[in-house]
Amino acid sequence: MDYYYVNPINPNYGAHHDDDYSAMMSMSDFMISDFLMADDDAYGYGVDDHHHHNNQESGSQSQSTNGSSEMATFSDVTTTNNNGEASSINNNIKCKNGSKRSKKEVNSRVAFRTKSELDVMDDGYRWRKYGKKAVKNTPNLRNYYKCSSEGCGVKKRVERDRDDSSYVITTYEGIHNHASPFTY
DNA sequence: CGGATTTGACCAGCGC
DNA sequence: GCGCTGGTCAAATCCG
Repeated sequence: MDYYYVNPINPNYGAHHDDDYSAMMSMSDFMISDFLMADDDAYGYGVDDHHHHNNQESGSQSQSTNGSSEMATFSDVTTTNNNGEASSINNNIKCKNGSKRSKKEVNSRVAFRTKSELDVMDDGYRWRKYGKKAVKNTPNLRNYYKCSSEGCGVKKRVERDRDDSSYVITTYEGIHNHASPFTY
């Protein structure tokens, strides 16, 4: 699977509700689902990957996850500009299609790492929380959401970065089989 | 009242 | 096989 670490949204778009979506427009313009085209297997992240994030100073972090193969080629874009404009997202999203796809069939997963004070960010879809869990080696707990649209099994989980709690890692899994419930 | 959230229980995969 | 861990279920609860 691939991880795209992006830093798309500006952290203070969270004020909206109902109206003024203009703020998040920037994000929904490029539709998350656009990133969800990568396939390749799952796993490789969650499982107690002790020293991942070797160091995340600026720039790209090439997650050298332990055992797992040669994946982990996400081109993190947009390092750390707090008020990161979506504009910075652009390019370098490369899909490294894997050679092997293991057990779980087509799960595409995409992880966004975002600097935000909000735990949940509104990405235009309706999510229903179905669980939360404290993961090992992490002070923060992980939240599990499922797309509330019927027949759409897309899941996502949200957790804060281990050692920089100002970041939120949102991992999407699956592809929506429907459009965003909101009309832009 | 209806849908979303909460929260502990339950389940499956993996390592030992 | 056992226990740990991450992921999911579901009944109770919350909240509009």
